Amino acid sequence: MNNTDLQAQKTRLIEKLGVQFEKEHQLAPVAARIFATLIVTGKKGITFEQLVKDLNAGKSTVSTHLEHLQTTNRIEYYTKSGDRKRYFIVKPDLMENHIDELTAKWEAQKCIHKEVLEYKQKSNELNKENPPFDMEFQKSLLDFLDEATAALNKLKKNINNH
Amino acid sequence: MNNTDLQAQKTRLIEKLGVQFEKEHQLAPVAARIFATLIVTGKKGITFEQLVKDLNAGKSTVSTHLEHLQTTNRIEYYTKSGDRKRYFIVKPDLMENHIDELTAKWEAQKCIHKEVLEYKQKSNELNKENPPFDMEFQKSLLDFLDEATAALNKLKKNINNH
DNA sequence: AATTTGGTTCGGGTTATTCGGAACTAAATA
DNA sequence: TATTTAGTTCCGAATAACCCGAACCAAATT
Repeated sequence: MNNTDLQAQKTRLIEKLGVQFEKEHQLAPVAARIFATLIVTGKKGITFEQLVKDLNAGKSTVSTHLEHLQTTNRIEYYTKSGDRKRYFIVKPDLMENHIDELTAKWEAQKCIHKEVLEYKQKSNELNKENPPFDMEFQKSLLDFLDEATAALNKLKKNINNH
Repeated sequence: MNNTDLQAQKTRLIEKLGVQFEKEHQLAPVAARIFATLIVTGKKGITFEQLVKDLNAGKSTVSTHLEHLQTTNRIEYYTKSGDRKRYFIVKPDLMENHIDELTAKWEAQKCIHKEVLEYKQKSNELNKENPPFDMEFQKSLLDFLDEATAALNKLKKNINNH
């Protein structure tokens, strides 16, 4: 195992992570590769121009996607004094943000499936002659989401105490 | 609250669920609306032609998306004897499938972040002169995914025992 | 003051998605 | 046998997403 192998593995990992991020976070291919690169690169960060070179992408492309990744709270940058370049890194609180987003998403789901439940109940009351709606799906989904968010909150507390 | 209101609420719910499904399951707009319709319609199901009418969509569009939703294991249909129409419903085991997919996704994530960890460790060993990689992110992510999958498995057992 | 550095903004070309019409098919019905 | 029903398949058109080059800009350097 030498440095060439290591470099190859890095490229492979970025690609693999990239594919995952495209779907998971709905990112454009290059945006996902940028994010993946920051993940693998770690705290020392990586510059704009290095990203352009590494990913064989246009400056405008990288610029746009870096902007987007920042506004969506996934990355940030620091600078070194006497060095105009920006060093991009994943946000230190990325994990917490990620968990928060997950719970938020689940809360939203709970909310709308509660509405579905209400709709079905009202519908059953209003049209007693029709065969009644089944509500098992909504109920078990709501149960699941309740417990899942609870479990997630517990995990979050554990992480914060570290 | 009369039947017109109820109908309006149904349409609203389908639209709201649809938007959610587009992102959550990466479905085309009409595909997401179809799936949403099946969710609100419940066990009695809904026919092909009714979907075409309700969603103001082309037959080919609905046909293609129904096909896709079936092959991705989200919906199925039943028939009534003496009635050629298919009645489409969400798969009864949709919840379980959903949980399984979630755990599978998380397992895949664990897998790749383990690789990232390996990469960083090897890199540190091989290039001792360089500043070492930080691995907190990968480690806490792996911890999180471990606990999250464990929590999910517990939930799944609970659901199965119902 | 001119040039280099480190980007950003804009417009357009390419590719991929999405949808629907038209023609088709297989089964049931008249 | 002809027609209707319940769809499917095969394009093409419209739209959207994605990326890039070229031009631009502001700050630092020469």
